[in-house]
Order: sequence, then C-alpha cells, then structure tokens
Amino acid sequence: MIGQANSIERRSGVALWRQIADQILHSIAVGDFPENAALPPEIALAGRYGVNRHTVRSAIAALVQEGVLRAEQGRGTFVLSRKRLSYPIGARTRFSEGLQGQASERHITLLASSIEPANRRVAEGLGLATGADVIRLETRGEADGMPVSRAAGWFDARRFAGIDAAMAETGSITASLARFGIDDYLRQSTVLSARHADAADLADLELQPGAIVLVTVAVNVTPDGQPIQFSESRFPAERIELKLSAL
Amino acid sequence: MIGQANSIERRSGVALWRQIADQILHSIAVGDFPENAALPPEIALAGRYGVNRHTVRSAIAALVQEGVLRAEQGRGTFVLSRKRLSYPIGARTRFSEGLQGQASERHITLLASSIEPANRRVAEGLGLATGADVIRLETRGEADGMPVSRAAGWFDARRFAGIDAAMAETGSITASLARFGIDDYLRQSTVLSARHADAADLADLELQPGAIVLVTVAVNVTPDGQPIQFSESRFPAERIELKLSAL
DNA sequence: TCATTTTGTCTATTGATATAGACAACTATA
DNA sequence: TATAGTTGTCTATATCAATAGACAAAATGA
Repeated sequence: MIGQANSIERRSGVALWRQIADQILHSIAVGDFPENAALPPEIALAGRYGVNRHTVRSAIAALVQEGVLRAEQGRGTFVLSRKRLSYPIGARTRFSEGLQGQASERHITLLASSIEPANRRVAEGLGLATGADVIRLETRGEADGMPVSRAAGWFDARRFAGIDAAMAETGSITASLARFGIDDYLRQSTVLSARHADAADLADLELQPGAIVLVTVAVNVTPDGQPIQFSESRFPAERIELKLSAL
Repeated sequence: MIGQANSIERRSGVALWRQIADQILHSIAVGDFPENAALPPEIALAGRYGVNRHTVRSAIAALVQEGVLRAEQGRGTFVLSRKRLSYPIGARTRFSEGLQGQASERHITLLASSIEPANRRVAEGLGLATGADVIRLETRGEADGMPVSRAAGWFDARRFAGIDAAMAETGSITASLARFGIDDYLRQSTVLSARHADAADLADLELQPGAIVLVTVAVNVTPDGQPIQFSESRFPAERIELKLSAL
C-alpha cells in the first residue's frame, strides 16, 4: 500500500527467484494481482523485475508448489484464492469463538505435555518462583483442516494438576480450566513480535522455509487478577491476521 | 522458547549463511547467546548447524556488517547489545510517548505528502466515499538515530487541509491534529500482520534483505467516534516489539 | 616462552543460481 | 485454419554459494 517496490537485491543471501516469489505474494496480498485473475506473462514479469524469464519461472514454480498459483500451458498463470483468517485478540481471547463464522470446523490438538521447572520468564508471568513446577501444554489450532496456530501454555503444576488430561479429553483450554473452578478469565497482557518460522514451526504448521510467524506472549488472569496461564503462540502470517479489540 | 530449531533447509532459495545468520539472531533474541558474551567458536557452530566452517564465517561476516557481532582475532566473536524497544499499542497510541524512557531521542520525519483519491480501504476506514480527496503523509519514526517505524497516514483532505505543513513544522501527528481542534483521539481498531520487508522498507528502515516487518493497520477516531486518521505502519521486527495494552 | 585456542586468509573443487537462446506444446481468437 | 500469445523443455555458460584443506596471525594461559 505504501511505496511499490519492484526492486531486487543481488548477492543478498536470498536467491532472486525467492525474492520474486515473495514480491508476487506481496502483490497478491495488496491486490495488485487480483485473485482468480491471470498474472502478467512470464516475459513481462521478467522485464518488471529485471531478471531472466527462467528466474521468474523458478519463482512461479515455487508458488505453484505452495498452492498459491496455478500455471496452465498456453493460457497463463492464475492466482488461487487464499483468504487470511482474522483472529481477534482482546480481553476474552478464545480460540474457537474467535474463528467462528470464518471456518466451519476448528479445534485444538494437544501435541505434547510435560512438567518442568519454570524458567525466569514463565515464573514472572505466573507470579511463581523460578524453578517451581509448571505444566506445559503444546497445542496446535486448526481451522478447516489447516494449521493456524501453535502454542505453548504454562500452568502452575500445583493448582492445575491433571489439566493435561483434561485438555486431551476436552480439546479446549476454556473447558479444561472450568474443571478447576475457573469459569472466566481475562487477558492481562499481550506482547507481539514476528520472525521467521523455525524448523519446528515449519513442520507443525505445514509451512515452507522462509515463512513468517506472528508470535504472541500473553498472560491470562482470573477476573480478580490472579495469573493462571502464561502462553507463547505462533500464527503463520500468511494465513492469519490478528485483529486487536477492546482488552 | 518452544522447540529449539537448529536445522537448516538446503536449496530453499535462502543461502545457508543467511539462514545461519538468522538463527544466530534468533538465539541472541531468545537469550541462548547472551549479550556481551562470546559466541561459540566457529568450528563448534559449524558442527551445530551441520555446515562448513567457512559457511559459518559468511554468516558471522554478515552480522558483523549489520553491527550485531564483533569478531576479534584470537579471542572470539562477541554479541553486541541491541535491545528491542517495546512499542505500546492501546487506546492512546502516540509515537513519542510510547518510547519515552526507552530512547533518549525520538522524533518523526515527514518523508513525503500528497493529495490523492481514497481507495476503497482508506475510504472505508475514514467513512468517506471511494475517490474522495485524502491527504497522505509518509513518515518515519526514529529512536536514538535508529529507524523504528515507517508509516502512511491518510486524512480527509477537506477537514485537514494543510496538515502536511503542520506535520513538517511540528514533527508530531498529535500536535498537528491539535491545530485542527483535535485535542484528543482514540484508537478504534488495529489489525496486525507481518511479512518480509519490501525494497522500500529496506531502504527507509535501513534493513538487510530478508528482514521482517510488523504491519499495523489502524483507525484513529475522536472521543465521540468520528474517524480522523487511517494509517498503515511498519515496524522492523528485529528492533521493535508491540506491547498491547488496554484499548 | 611455548603450546593451545581462536579468528583470518588463501587455493581448489563441486553444486546451486542466473542468464541466454532456441524451439516445442498448448490455448484462444481472428 | 492460421496466427499470435503463452507456458514447458532443452542446451550451454557464467557467477555465486558451499565444502575441503592448509596455514598465518593474534590472544590466552600454563
């Protein structure tokens, strides 16, 4: 939306075809290449980016592989539709409710759970002593079969013993907390950043190398301000945008 | 903080040295490589990442160039301190106030301004008809001489005629709006995403290719709910994290 | 001082990237 | 049915990225 940026950096450590693929993705996101329409011909793109046609072809091949484009010999290359879901973050941030209306099917899978000593960051978030036992739940959120989040949540092991089993059974943080008498909880703080997906993200979220994840670090508290959950969540930026609401 | 991820993707279009540089940056951010301490020796890093020592050296050379590391022959390679600033986003989001206490000097530079017809997105945000004249201000925020944001702000051209001159003079959105009788304004909505910096971002924010930017799209309104500003801001993820507060 | 550890520089080789040109295969349309 | 426009495939060449090995230069500690 700001300045258009059809320039390419050579010997930057990022191959030209990868940079061009990213630019095409950006152009699609911004609406310069509308969905379901044909891309400019390869020759034209090569001219626009100042590279050889074969280099453009490499970029297109990667995006075809990623499911963003479809190439048809003799006809052209077309933009497939890929809407980003909008995930609301506010005082009452709940996974399933948040995506209601945007995806017909949505659920959380418990990937792993463990008991571990709290590191400094987790301990501060939960108001515990560093080294105190905490339960860690690793979860993945999916919407219509597509992974849209990967989260680690930490809970005081003394107060929430067995929350891992509850989570496995109910598939819901909210329902699991209810078993411990938590009928309501609020989001106290959220810190947001972004970075490249690491190898674990790539695998769990089914992303391609170079993908970007949004990272939120949050603390949930009871209505009277007692911290109950510290969490770090990652959202693939190509599938999710975060909509901040009253919190 | 979740799974550690010291694996590297070959023929991904991103050179191994660039991937390793990014991993080192990540390790520094996460605290695995503490500030002001020595990195593991090149040989050890090569072993950890499963590459040749020379490839690690390329990564280190890039980070030395970026000012993240300092290599000293015979002694080792050291992590320079580079803290990420925390930019608060809430009901009253103001650039200069937000970074108070984190940077001694901070200001906004007006890069460009123009009058243009509102596209659909801007018009919807401001509650105007598509094609209505709007003033666009392109600004860059700096803290202690380091670029930390790049933003485009749109204003109704009829109501805020001359805001570009006010902005150039005062260097503050808040002060400029005050000249039009706006003593207070609130943030109505914020939508957040992340992507790779494009060439314009790289230039204006002094980033290296492959850098990530956080993108916020926001609407500011008067206390009685009248939209006055539509904006799109980008923050380099390596320098800024967004701290969401009550809004 | 001397051995060890670490970064710096050099040569050589292999594989991935990028350019260049030519032509085949397919589609749409005049 | 031609013709023009588009994607697909092939060969060839040059440059960048990555590996491999050897040794120099500087700092550290016994």
